[in-house]
Amino acid sequence: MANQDVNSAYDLTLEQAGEEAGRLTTRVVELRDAYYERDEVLVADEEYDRMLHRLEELERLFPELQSQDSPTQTVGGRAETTLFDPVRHAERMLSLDNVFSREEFAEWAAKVERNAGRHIDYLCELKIDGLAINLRYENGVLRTAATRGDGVVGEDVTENIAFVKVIPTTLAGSGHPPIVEVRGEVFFESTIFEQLNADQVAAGERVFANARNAASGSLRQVADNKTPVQLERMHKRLGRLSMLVHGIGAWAQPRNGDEAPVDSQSATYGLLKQWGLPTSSHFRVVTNASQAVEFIEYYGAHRSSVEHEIDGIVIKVDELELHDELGATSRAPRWAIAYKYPPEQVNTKLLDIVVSVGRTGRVTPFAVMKPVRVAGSVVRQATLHNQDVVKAKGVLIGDTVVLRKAGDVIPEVLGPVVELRDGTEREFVMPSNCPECGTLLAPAKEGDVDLRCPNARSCPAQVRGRVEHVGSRGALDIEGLGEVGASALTQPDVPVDPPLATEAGLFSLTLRDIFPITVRVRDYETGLVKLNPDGSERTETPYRKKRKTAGRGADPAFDPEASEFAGDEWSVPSSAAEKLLSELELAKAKDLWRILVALSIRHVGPVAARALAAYFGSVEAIRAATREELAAVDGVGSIIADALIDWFAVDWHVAIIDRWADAGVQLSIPGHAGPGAALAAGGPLSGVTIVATGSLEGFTREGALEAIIAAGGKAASSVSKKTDFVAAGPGAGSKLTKAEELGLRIIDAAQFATLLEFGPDALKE
DNA sequence: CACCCTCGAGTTCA
DNA sequence: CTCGAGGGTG
Repeated sequence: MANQDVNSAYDLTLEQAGEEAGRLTTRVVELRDAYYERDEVLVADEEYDRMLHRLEELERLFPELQSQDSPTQTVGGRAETTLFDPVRHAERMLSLDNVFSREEFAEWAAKVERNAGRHIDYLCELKIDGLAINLRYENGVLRTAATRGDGVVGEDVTENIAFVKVIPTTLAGSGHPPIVEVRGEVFFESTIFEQLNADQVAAGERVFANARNAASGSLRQVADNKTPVQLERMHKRLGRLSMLVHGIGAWAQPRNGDEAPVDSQSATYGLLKQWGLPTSSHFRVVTNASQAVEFIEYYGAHRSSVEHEIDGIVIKVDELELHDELGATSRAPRWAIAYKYPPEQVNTKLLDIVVSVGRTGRVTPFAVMKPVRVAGSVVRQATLHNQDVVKAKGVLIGDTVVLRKAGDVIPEVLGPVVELRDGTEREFVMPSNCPECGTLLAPAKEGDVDLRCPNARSCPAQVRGRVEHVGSRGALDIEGLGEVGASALTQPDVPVDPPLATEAGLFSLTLRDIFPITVRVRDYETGLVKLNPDGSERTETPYRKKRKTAGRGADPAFDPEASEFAGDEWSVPSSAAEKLLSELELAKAKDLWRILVALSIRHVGPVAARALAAYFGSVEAIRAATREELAAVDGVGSIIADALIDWFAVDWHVAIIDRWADAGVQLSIPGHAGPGAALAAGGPLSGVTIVATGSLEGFTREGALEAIIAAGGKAASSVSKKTDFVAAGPGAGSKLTKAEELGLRIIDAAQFATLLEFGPDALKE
């Protein structure tokens, strides 16, 4: 990897180099000890490697800096002070060269094929993110198990390996060579790893950062100084480790002897399997490089469906004869390559910490980073929650930070890389005033960590947020009123008449109001307004689509004033504006609970709103209710009751309702007999709680929930022991896992449909 | 006083 | 989808 600052090494004086090497040594040792002894990951792997390479570089240029105990002379662990005996591998345990793209892989394959001079079959397999182990069997009996170490000498972990259930202590069958060394990877399966961490929590012990560290940590435990209870736990943990073998390191007899037992890598696996060793089922022999790429892409997309962590794909030349012909470099064989998937943890620059204001006025700091690819997508922002979290993470603006995707989705800043600071970093200071409207920020109540902007009525960010919320799926589900629409309609300089100063005017909008709206085009990355070539600001008219030539040849500029949108030739072309208006029109007649959600009343989400709507039947009835009457509703307590009373006491809130009513929004359930009217009881699912997860054939996500409620059941959002059924389809995730743990009744889409129609009795065996 | 649950927020992708 | 915070319920 070309690294600019490596060049500068040539200009260093010995003294400077010595200083830098000293700093790096301290830090690398610190990180290494943290990693190997406490299984803590403080920096991304790339960063650690970078530091180590730099140190090597310095030592090469200034040999006097080299010392016996430099981290460059040992690979991980504490080579001198280790509690495990050193073991010399019969044949060097090489590592693999890496490629990071299809192009690099194609180059590698082309080179190998050129050198081989004949057709090549490749064996593709998963690269397990675990711990490389060498098993030595003598006369079919496991003699030693050792870590890779520096490739030549590893650590003897035979005692611990003996507890790993999947590793045979004697090989099955007969006719094995007197001495054979088998290489493989030791790891925890993902589900086991999760259980393990849960157990750690239960036992009040530290959790492992990832499955590889857990495996490494488990194998490196020592029995000394342990109580019998601890010892039992240790053995139990070792027993849950998995191993998959992927090759033979050394035979007692030369492979080119009279009876070569196998002639291909894939046949080797068959042999290993016969011997009773665990081999992976996820491998394939392909006849050309492009099929290997298909394998790479397949597992890139299905990475999470494999039972263990993988960090790439290993592609090997299948024919063993060719292994000898192609040979190896000092580090790695030429007949195999590792295709590395994009790392889940990367470093990037923290450019700034800025705050955003949500629809409730809550002020949230988030990290603005130099865009990087993490786990398959480009990330430029990550939330930092609040100022306490910023402080706890210890990040400064300008820091290089470690970034990952929590749960493979949500970007999360782990912390700073302290040694890359150059002194120009500065601390984040929480602003005292709202970044959008300048109002002094204050906690909602004494002792709250979160600050809020109290200017709910006219803070642009809050108005924008609320308008967007009205259109959101959980509320009135208005197409065309998303983030872009909401900000276009509410930007202060929009010539909407009357201006959409709050959500009150939303349903009174006319074509005339929104057609002329122009918004400035901002650069997604910088947030700056883009400019036209002539220096003017670039604008867009989101509610006017390019007018197609209608009827006549010419396409005169559209002029709403002149045309009145009516004449045949001037009839308004299908536009985003029309779409929005028709969607707004539709929304006016949607269920009352949706209207309630759309009002952004604290603590009133879909569940509370449904309960309130069903009980009271109209906004007016809710407004007229006393605190006690409100709290009498199932699912509504004193806090929500207070929130409602407080909300209706604000005159501009009431104005929203009035204006919506004027515009034709339906604020009551037609035919509802009034507060407390007997609820439509019964239904096949009354008293039944169901959680729907994954994609259920024949239902949309929303549709499934609606159907449960329509049948009189309760649609819960999370799985608990009170859940009666979990309807799970393909793609179900943690909820299904939890349901299995709790031993709940899990049903498929067909059973779900039966349940909806006939109730739980229909599913009884 | 425990759970158990809902709310709210951020983020990204098909 | 996931997490933390905080409300509701038994």
